[in-house]
Amino acid sequence: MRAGLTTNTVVQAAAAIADRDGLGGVTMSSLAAALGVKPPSLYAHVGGAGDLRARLASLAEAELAEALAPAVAGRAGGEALRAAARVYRSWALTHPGRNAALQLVPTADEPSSARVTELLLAVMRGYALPDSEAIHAARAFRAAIYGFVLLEAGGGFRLPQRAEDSYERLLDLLDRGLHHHPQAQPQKLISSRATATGSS
Amino acid sequence: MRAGLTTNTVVQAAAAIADRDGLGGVTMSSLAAALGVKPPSLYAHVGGAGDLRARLASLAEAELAEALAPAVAGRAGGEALRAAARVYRSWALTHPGRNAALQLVPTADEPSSARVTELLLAVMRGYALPDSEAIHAARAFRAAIYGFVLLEAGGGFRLPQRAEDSYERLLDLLDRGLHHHPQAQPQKLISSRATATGSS
DNA sequence: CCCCGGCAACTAAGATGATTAGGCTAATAC
DNA sequence: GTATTAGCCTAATCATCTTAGTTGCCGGGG
Repeated sequence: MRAGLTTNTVVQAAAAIADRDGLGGVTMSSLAAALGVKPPSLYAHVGGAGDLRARLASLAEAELAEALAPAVAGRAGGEALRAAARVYRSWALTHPGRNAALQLVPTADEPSSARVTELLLAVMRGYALPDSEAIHAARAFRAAIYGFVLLEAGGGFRLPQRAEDSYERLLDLLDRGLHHHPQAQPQKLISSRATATGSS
Repeated sequence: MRAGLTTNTVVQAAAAIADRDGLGGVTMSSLAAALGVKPPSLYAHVGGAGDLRARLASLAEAELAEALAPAVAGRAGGEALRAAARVYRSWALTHPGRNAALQLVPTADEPSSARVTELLLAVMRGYALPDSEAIHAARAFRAAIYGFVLLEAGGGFRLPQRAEDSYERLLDLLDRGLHHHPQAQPQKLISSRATATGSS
Protein backbone atom coordinates (compact mmCIF):
# COMPACT_ATOMS: atom_id res chain seq x y z
CA MET A 1 0.00 0.00 0.00
CA ARG A 2 1.67 3.20 -1.18
CA ALA A 3 0.74 6.11 1.04
CA GLY A 4 2.28 8.63 -1.32
CA LEU A 5 4.29 10.55 1.24
CA THR A 6 6.84 13.22 0.53
CA THR A 7 9.15 15.09 2.83
CA ASN A 8 6.80 18.04 2.72
CA THR A 9 3.77 15.93 3.55
CA VAL A 10 5.56 14.48 6.53
CA VAL A 11 6.74 17.81 7.88
CA GLN A 12 3.33 19.37 7.38
CA ALA A 13 1.74 16.53 9.30
CA ALA A 14 4.27 17.01 12.07
CA ALA A 15 3.38 20.70 12.23
CA ALA A 16 -0.30 19.82 12.52
CA ILE A 17 0.42 17.48 15.41
CA ALA A 18 2.60 20.09 17.08
CA ASP A 19 -0.20 22.64 16.89
CA ARG A 20 -2.72 20.18 18.29
CA ASP A 21 -0.70 18.32 20.96
CA GLY A 22 2.33 20.49 21.52
CA LEU A 23 5.88 20.01 20.32
CA GLY A 24 6.32 17.11 22.70
CA GLY A 25 3.48 15.29 21.01
CA VAL A 26 5.48 14.99 17.82
CA THR A 27 7.11 11.57 17.88
CA MET A 28 8.03 9.30 15.05
CA SER A 29 5.30 6.97 16.31
CA SER A 30 2.52 9.54 16.51
CA LEU A 31 3.55 11.02 13.20
CA ALA A 32 3.57 7.64 11.48
CA ALA A 33 0.17 6.83 12.96
CA ALA A 34 -1.25 10.14 11.73
CA LEU A 35 -0.03 9.34 8.24
CA GLY A 36 -1.27 5.75 8.28
CA VAL A 37 2.20 4.31 8.11
CA LYS A 38 4.66 2.48 10.35
CA PRO A 39 7.45 4.48 12.00
CA PRO A 40 10.38 3.08 9.97
CA SER A 41 8.74 4.25 6.75
CA LEU A 42 9.31 7.84 7.77
CA TYR A 43 13.05 7.40 7.47
CA ALA A 44 12.66 7.40 3.70
CA HIS A 45 11.52 11.03 3.91
CA VAL A 46 13.29 12.58 6.88
CA GLY A 47 16.63 11.79 8.42
CA GLY A 48 15.23 11.00 11.85
CA ALA A 49 13.69 12.75 14.81
CA GLY A 50 16.35 15.42 14.93
CA ASP A 51 16.13 16.19 11.25
CA LEU A 52 12.35 16.34 11.54
CA ARG A 53 12.57 18.94 14.27
CA ALA A 54 15.01 21.01 12.24
CA ARG A 55 12.68 20.88 9.25
CA LEU A 56 9.79 21.87 11.50
CA ALA A 57 11.78 24.91 12.56
CA SER A 58 12.42 25.84 8.94
CA LEU A 59 8.76 25.39 8.04
CA ALA A 60 7.67 27.58 10.92
CA GLU A 61 10.11 30.33 10.01
CA ALA A 62 8.98 30.23 6.38
CA GLU A 63 5.30 30.39 7.28
CA LEU A 64 5.96 33.25 9.65
CA ALA A 65 7.71 35.17 6.89
CA GLU A 66 4.74 34.46 4.61
CA ALA A 67 2.38 35.85 7.20
CA LEU A 68 4.43 38.93 7.99
CA ALA A 69 5.15 40.08 4.44
CA PRO A 70 1.67 41.33 3.52
CA ALA A 71 1.29 43.03 6.90
CA VAL A 72 4.42 45.09 6.40
CA ALA A 73 3.81 45.86 2.73
CA GLY A 74 2.41 49.32 2.15
CA ARG A 75 2.71 50.41 5.77
CA ALA A 76 5.29 52.45 7.64
CA GLY A 77 6.17 53.51 11.16
CA GLY A 78 3.81 52.66 13.97
CA GLU A 79 1.25 51.32 11.57
CA ALA A 80 3.70 48.79 10.15
CA LEU A 81 4.93 47.89 13.62
CA ARG A 82 1.43 47.25 14.91
CA ALA A 83 0.33 45.34 11.84
CA ALA A 84 3.38 43.08 11.93
CA ALA A 85 3.09 42.51 15.66
CA ARG A 86 -0.61 41.68 15.49
CA VAL A 87 -0.12 39.30 12.61
CA TYR A 88 2.66 37.57 14.50
CA ARG A 89 0.62 37.15 17.66
CA SER A 90 -2.37 35.92 15.76
CA TRP A 91 -0.28 33.42 13.82
CA ALA A 92 1.48 32.21 16.96
CA LEU A 93 -1.71 31.73 18.96
CA THR A 94 -3.41 29.81 16.18
CA HIS A 95 -0.27 27.77 15.53
CA PRO A 96 1.26 27.21 18.96
CA GLY A 97 3.28 24.20 17.88
CA ARG A 98 4.81 25.99 14.93
CA ASN A 99 5.55 28.97 17.15
CA ALA A 100 7.29 26.73 19.67
CA ALA A 101 9.24 25.20 16.80
CA LEU A 102 10.84 28.59 16.18
CA GLN A 103 13.02 27.85 19.19
CA LEU A 104 14.48 24.77 17.55
CA VAL A 105 17.66 25.17 15.59
CA PRO A 106 17.05 24.81 11.86
CA THR A 107 19.35 22.58 9.85
CA ALA A 108 21.54 25.14 8.17
CA ASP A 109 21.56 28.78 7.15
CA GLU A 110 17.89 29.48 6.86
CA PRO A 111 16.79 31.77 4.01
CA SER A 112 13.43 32.31 5.70
CA SER A 113 15.20 33.55 8.78
CA ALA A 114 16.91 36.22 6.71
CA ARG A 115 13.55 37.08 5.22
CA VAL A 116 11.98 37.65 8.62
CA THR A 117 14.92 39.80 9.61
CA GLU A 118 14.53 41.87 6.47
CA LEU A 119 10.85 42.38 7.18
CA LEU A 120 11.56 43.55 10.70
CA LEU A 121 14.25 45.90 9.41
CA ALA A 122 11.73 47.21 6.91
CA VAL A 123 9.44 48.06 9.81
CA MET A 124 12.27 49.94 11.49
CA ARG A 125 12.93 51.94 8.35
CA GLY A 126 9.80 53.90 9.11
CA TYR A 127 11.44 55.27 12.24
CA ALA A 128 14.33 56.82 10.34
CA LEU A 129 17.13 55.33 12.39
CA PRO A 130 20.72 54.91 11.31
CA ASP A 131 21.27 51.44 9.89
CA SER A 132 23.15 50.16 12.88
CA GLU A 133 20.48 51.39 15.26
CA ALA A 134 17.80 49.84 13.11
CA ILE A 135 19.33 46.43 13.71
CA HIS A 136 19.32 46.93 17.45
CA ALA A 137 15.73 48.13 17.21
CA ALA A 138 14.68 45.16 15.11
CA ARG A 139 16.17 42.83 17.69
CA ALA A 140 14.33 44.64 20.44
CA PHE A 141 11.06 44.47 18.54
CA ARG A 142 11.41 40.81 17.77
CA ALA A 143 12.43 39.98 21.32
CA ALA A 144 9.49 41.83 22.81
CA ILE A 145 6.74 40.29 20.71
CA TYR A 146 8.37 36.88 20.78
CA GLY A 147 8.69 36.91 24.54
CA PHE A 148 5.19 38.21 25.00
CA VAL A 149 3.60 35.51 22.91
CA LEU A 150 5.66 32.79 24.56
CA LEU A 151 4.62 33.99 27.98
CA GLU A 152 1.00 34.27 26.95
CA ALA A 153 0.89 30.86 25.30
CA GLY A 154 2.69 29.33 28.25
CA GLY A 155 0.14 30.66 30.71
CA GLY A 156 2.55 33.16 32.19
CA PHE A 157 -0.06 35.87 32.60
CA ARG A 158 -2.25 34.99 35.51
CA LEU A 159 -3.56 38.34 36.65
CA PRO A 160 -7.03 39.20 35.37
CA GLN A 161 -5.81 41.87 32.94
CA ARG A 162 -6.43 40.76 29.39
CA ALA A 163 -3.33 39.76 27.48
CA GLU A 164 -4.66 41.47 24.38
CA ASP A 165 -4.75 44.82 26.17
CA SER A 166 -1.25 44.29 27.51
CA TYR A 167 -0.06 43.55 24.01
CA GLU A 168 -1.45 46.81 22.66
CA ARG A 169 0.29 48.67 25.50
CA LEU A 170 3.51 46.91 24.61
CA LEU A 171 3.17 48.05 21.02
CA ASP A 172 2.43 51.60 22.14
CA LEU A 173 5.48 51.45 24.38
CA LEU A 174 7.74 50.26 21.58
CA ASP A 175 6.33 52.83 19.17
CA ARG A 176 6.89 55.67 21.64
CA GLY A 177 10.37 54.50 22.45
CA LEU A 178 11.32 54.31 18.79
CA HIS A 179 9.84 57.72 17.99
CA HIS A 180 11.87 59.28 20.76
CA HIS A 181 15.08 57.59 19.74
CA PRO A 182 17.92 60.08 20.21
CA GLN A 183 19.42 59.25 16.82
CA ALA A 184 16.20 59.39 14.84
CA GLN A 185 16.87 61.25 11.61
CA PRO A 186 14.21 63.66 10.44
CA GLN A 187 14.22 62.45 6.84
CA LYS A 188 15.62 59.22 5.55
CA LEU A 189 13.06 58.36 2.97
CA ILE A 190 15.24 56.41 0.57
CA SER A 191 17.42 54.41 2.90
CA SER A 192 19.97 52.03 1.50
CA ARG A 193 18.83 48.45 1.40
CA ALA A 194 19.63 46.36 4.41
CA THR A 195 22.28 43.77 3.83
CA ALA A 196 21.04 41.17 6.26
CA THR A 197 21.79 37.61 5.32
CA GLY A 198 20.81 35.85 8.52
CA SER A 199 18.83 36.35 11.69
CA SER A 200 18.93 39.79 13.15
CA MET B 1 24.81 1.87 49.87
CA ARG B 2 22.93 4.91 51.11
CA ALA B 3 23.54 7.87 48.86
CA GLY B 4 21.71 10.21 51.21
CA LEU B 5 19.57 11.88 48.59
CA THR B 6 16.75 14.30 49.23
CA THR B 7 14.26 15.88 46.88
CA ASN B 8 16.30 19.06 46.93
CA THR B 9 19.54 17.26 46.15
CA VAL B 10 17.93 15.57 43.21
CA VAL B 11 16.39 18.73 41.77
CA GLN B 12 19.62 20.67 42.25
CA ALA B 13 21.51 17.96 40.40
CA ALA B 14 18.95 18.10 37.62
CA ALA B 15 19.44 21.86 37.37
CA ALA B 16 23.20 21.39 37.12
CA ILE B 17 22.76 18.92 34.27
CA ALA B 18 20.31 21.24 32.53
CA ASP B 19 22.82 24.08 32.67
CA ARG B 20 25.60 21.89 31.34
CA ASP B 21 23.83 19.76 28.71
CA GLY B 22 20.57 21.56 28.09
CA LEU B 23 17.10 20.73 29.28
CA GLY B 24 16.97 17.74 26.97
CA GLY B 25 19.97 16.27 28.71
CA VAL B 26 18.01 15.85 31.90
CA THR B 27 16.76 12.28 31.93
CA MET B 28 16.08 9.96 34.80
CA SER B 29 19.04 7.92 33.59
CA SER B 30 21.53 10.77 33.34
CA LEU B 31 20.32 12.19 36.62
CA ALA B 32 20.67 8.86 38.40
CA ALA B 33 24.12 8.39 36.95
CA ALA B 34 25.19 11.85 38.11
CA LEU B 35 24.03 10.99 41.61
CA GLY B 36 25.66 7.56 41.63
CA VAL B 37 22.37 5.76 41.82
CA LYS B 38 20.12 3.62 39.63
CA PRO B 39 17.14 5.31 37.96
CA PRO B 40 14.38 3.64 40.01
CA SER B 41 15.89 5.05 43.20
CA LEU B 42 14.92 8.54 42.10
CA TYR B 43 11.24 7.71 42.42
CA ALA B 44 11.62 7.84 46.18
CA HIS B 45 12.34 11.57 45.90
CA VAL B 46 10.46 12.86 42.86
CA GLY B 47 7.23 11.66 41.34
CA GLY B 48 8.73 10.95 37.95
CA ALA B 49 10.10 12.78 34.95
CA GLY B 50 7.14 15.15 34.76
CA ASP B 51 7.27 16.02 38.42
CA LEU B 52 11.00 16.56 38.13
CA ARG B 53 10.52 19.07 35.34
CA ALA B 54 7.85 20.90 37.29
CA ARG B 55 10.16 21.11 40.30
CA LEU B 56 12.93 22.34 38.05
CA ALA B 57 10.63 25.12 36.89
CA SER B 58 9.88 26.07 40.49
CA LEU B 59 13.54 26.04 41.41
CA ALA B 60 14.41 28.27 38.49
CA GLU B 61 11.67 30.75 39.32
CA ALA B 62 12.79 30.85 42.95
CA GLU B 63 16.43 31.41 42.06
CA LEU B 64 15.46 34.11 39.62
CA ALA B 65 13.50 35.90 42.33
CA GLU B 66 16.52 35.58 44.62
CA ALA B 67 18.73 37.16 42.01
CA LEU B 68 16.34 39.98 41.15
CA ALA B 69 15.50 41.13 44.66
CA PRO B 70 18.81 42.79 45.55
CA ALA B 71 19.01 44.42 42.13
CA VAL B 72 15.67 46.14 42.59
CA ALA B 73 16.18 47.06 46.23
CA GLY B 74 17.20 50.66 46.73
CA ARG B 75 16.77 51.65 43.10
CA ALA B 76 14.00 53.33 41.17
CA GLY B 77 13.03 54.19 37.62
CA GLY B 78 15.46 53.55 34.83
CA GLU B 79 18.15 52.56 37.28
CA ALA B 80 15.97 49.81 38.75
CA LEU B 81 14.87 48.71 35.31
CA ARG B 82 18.42 48.42 34.03
CA ALA B 83 19.72 46.71 37.14
CA ALA B 84 16.95 44.14 37.11
CA ALA B 85 17.29 43.50 33.41
CA ARG B 86 21.06 43.09 33.59
CA VAL B 87 20.84 40.74 36.52
CA TYR B 88 18.27 38.67 34.67
CA ARG B 89 20.36 38.41 31.51
CA SER B 90 23.45 37.57 33.47
CA TRP B 91 21.65 34.90 35.45
CA ALA B 92 20.06 33.41 32.35
CA LEU B 93 23.28 33.25 30.37
CA THR B 94 25.18 31.61 33.19
CA HIS B 95 22.28 29.23 33.89
CA PRO B 96 20.86 28.42 30.47
CA GLY B 97 19.17 25.24 31.63
CA ARG B 98 17.45 26.93 34.52
CA ASN B 99 16.38 29.74 32.22
CA ALA B 100 14.93 27.26 29.76
CA ALA B 101 13.13 25.60 32.66
CA LEU B 102 11.16 28.81 33.19
CA GLN B 103 9.09 27.77 30.21
CA LEU B 104 7.98 24.58 31.90
CA VAL B 105 4.78 24.68 33.86
CA PRO B 106 5.40 24.48 37.60
CA THR B 107 3.37 22.06 39.67
CA ALA B 108 0.89 24.38 41.27
CA ASP B 109 0.45 28.00 42.24
CA GLU B 110 4.00 29.11 42.51
CA PRO B 111 4.85 31.57 45.29
CA SER B 112 8.14 32.45 43.58
CA SER B 113 6.26 33.41 40.49
CA ALA B 114 4.26 35.94 42.49
CA ARG B 115 7.50 37.19 43.96
CA VAL B 116 8.99 37.86 40.55
CA THR B 117 5.83 39.64 39.53
CA GLU B 118 5.99 41.82 42.60
CA LEU B 119 9.58 42.72 41.89
CA LEU B 120 8.75 43.71 38.33
CA LEU B 121 5.83 45.78 39.57
CA ALA B 122 8.17 47.42 42.04
CA VAL B 123 10.35 48.45 39.12
CA MET B 124 7.34 49.97 37.40
CA ARG B 125 6.46 51.95 40.48
CA GLY B 126 9.35 54.24 39.66
CA TYR B 127 7.57 55.35 36.50
CA ALA B 128 4.51 56.59 38.38
CA LEU B 129 1.92 54.76 36.36
CA PRO B 130 -1.61 53.97 37.47
CA ASP B 131 -1.75 50.48 38.98
CA SER B 132 -3.50 48.92 36.03
CA GLU B 133 -0.98 50.40 33.61
CA ALA B 134 1.86 49.21 35.79
CA ILE B 135 0.72 45.64 35.27
CA HIS B 136 0.68 46.05 31.52
CA ALA B 137 4.11 47.65 31.73
CA ALA B 138 5.48 44.86 33.90
CA ARG B 139 4.27 42.32 31.37
CA ALA B 140 5.91 44.26 28.58
CA PHE B 141 9.16 44.49 30.48
CA ARG B 142 9.22 40.83 31.34
CA ALA B 143 8.31 39.82 27.81
CA ALA B 144 11.02 41.96 26.28
CA ILE B 145 13.92 40.78 28.40
CA TYR B 146 12.69 37.20 28.42
CA GLY B 147 12.36 37.11 24.66
CA PHE B 148 15.71 38.78 24.17
CA VAL B 149 17.58 36.33 26.32
CA LEU B 150 15.84 33.36 24.74
CA LEU B 151 16.74 34.59 21.28
CA GLU B 152 20.30 35.30 22.31
CA ALA B 153 20.80 31.96 24.03
CA GLY B 154 19.18 30.16 21.11
CA GLY B 155 21.58 31.71 18.64
CA GLY B 156 18.92 33.90 17.09
CA PHE B 157 21.21 36.87 16.62
CA ARG B 158 23.50 36.18 13.72
CA LEU B 159 24.41 39.63 12.50
CA PRO B 160 27.76 40.90 13.77
CA GLN B 161 26.24 43.47 16.13
CA ARG B 162 26.97 42.51 19.70
CA ALA B 163 24.01 41.22 21.65
CA GLU B 164 25.13 43.15 24.70
CA ASP B 165 24.84 46.44 22.83
CA SER B 166 21.43 45.49 21.50
CA TYR B 167 20.32 44.69 25.03
CA GLU B 168 21.34 48.12 26.28
CA ARG B 169 19.40 49.72 23.42
CA LEU B 170 16.40 47.62 24.34
CA LEU B 171 16.62 48.89 27.90
CA ASP B 172 16.94 52.47 26.68
CA LEU B 173 13.93 51.92 24.46
CA LEU B 174 11.81 50.56 27.28
CA ASP B 175 12.92 53.32 29.63
CA ARG B 176 12.06 56.03 27.10
CA GLY B 177 8.72 54.45 26.32
CA LEU B 178 7.81 54.25 29.99
CA HIS B 179 8.90 57.81 30.70
CA HIS B 180 6.70 59.08 27.90
CA HIS B 181 3.70 57.06 28.96
CA PRO B 182 0.59 59.21 28.43
CA GLN B 183 -0.79 58.29 31.85
CA ALA B 184 2.39 58.85 33.80
CA GLN B 185 1.52 60.72 36.98
CA PRO B 186 3.93 63.48 38.02
CA GLN B 187 4.07 62.37 41.67
CA LYS B 188 3.05 59.04 43.05
CA LEU B 189 5.74 58.46 45.58
CA ILE B 190 3.81 56.37 48.06
CA SER B 191 1.78 54.17 45.80
CA SER B 192 -0.50 51.55 47.27
CA ARG B 193 1.02 48.11 47.43
CA ALA B 194 0.41 45.87 44.46
CA THR B 195 -1.92 43.01 45.16
CA ALA B 196 -0.44 40.51 42.79
CA THR B 197 -0.79 36.91 43.87
CA GLY B 198 0.35 35.17 40.71
CA SER B 199 2.30 35.78 37.56
CA SER B 200 1.77 39.13 35.96
C1' DC C 1 24.29 -4.21 73.44
C1' DC C 2 20.82 -5.96 70.44
C1' DC C 3 16.69 -6.10 67.92
C1' DC C 4 13.47 -4.08 64.65
C1' DG C 5 10.92 -1.11 61.79
C1' DG C 6 11.29 2.04 58.04
C1' DC C 7 13.12 3.79 54.29
C1' DA C 8 16.59 4.12 50.64
C1' DA C 9 18.39 1.72 47.32
C1' DC C 10 18.42 -2.46 44.57
C1' DT C 11 17.06 -6.13 40.69
C1' DA C 12 13.68 -7.56 37.43
C1' DA C 13 10.51 -6.63 34.04
C1' DG C 14 7.17 -4.29 30.86
C1' DA C 15 5.91 -0.28 27.94
C1' DT C 16 6.99 3.28 24.55
C1' DG C 17 9.96 5.53 21.31
C1' DA C 18 14.10 5.83 17.91
C1' DT C 19 16.61 3.53 14.76
C1' DT C 20 18.85 0.01 11.55
C1' DA C 21 18.75 -4.06 8.51
C1' DG C 22 16.76 -6.47 5.16
C1' DG C 23 12.68 -8.07 2.38
C1' DC C 24 8.54 -7.38 -0.65
C1' DT C 25 5.88 -5.14 -4.04
C1' DA C 26 3.88 -1.35 -6.51
C1' DA C 27 4.87 2.20 -9.69
C1' DT C 28 7.81 3.68 -13.42
C1' DA C 29 11.24 3.47 -17.46
C1' DC C 30 12.46 1.38 -21.47
C1' DG D 1 6.78 -7.13 -20.69
C1' DT D 2 10.66 -6.83 -18.03
C1' DA D 3 13.98 -4.40 -15.10
C1' DT D 4 14.69 -1.06 -11.80
C1' DT D 5 13.71 2.05 -8.40
C1' DA D 6 11.73 3.32 -4.32
C1' DG D 7 8.09 3.21 -0.77
C1' DC D 8 6.54 0.54 2.75
C1' DC D 9 6.87 -3.44 5.57
C1' DT D 10 8.56 -6.85 9.53
C1' DA D 11 12.05 -7.95 12.77
C1' DA D 12 15.20 -6.68 15.99
C1' DT D 13 18.21 -3.56 18.96
C1' DC D 14 18.81 0.03 22.19
C1' DA D 15 17.59 3.82 25.38
C1' DT D 16 14.34 5.64 28.51
C1' DC D 17 10.51 5.66 31.93
C1' DT D 18 8.10 3.33 35.09
C1' DT D 19 6.16 -0.22 38.45
C1' DA D 20 6.65 -4.20 41.51
C1' DG D 21 8.83 -6.60 44.67
C1' DT D 22 13.32 -7.37 47.42
C1' DT D 23 17.33 -6.33 50.30
C1' DG D 24 19.84 -4.21 53.71
C1' DC D 25 21.51 -0.07 56.25
C1' DC D 26 20.38 3.07 60.17
C1' DG D 27 18.52 4.87 64.26
C1' DG D 28 15.50 4.27 68.30
C1' DG D 29 13.47 1.30 72.03
C1' DG D 30 14.22 -2.38 74.85
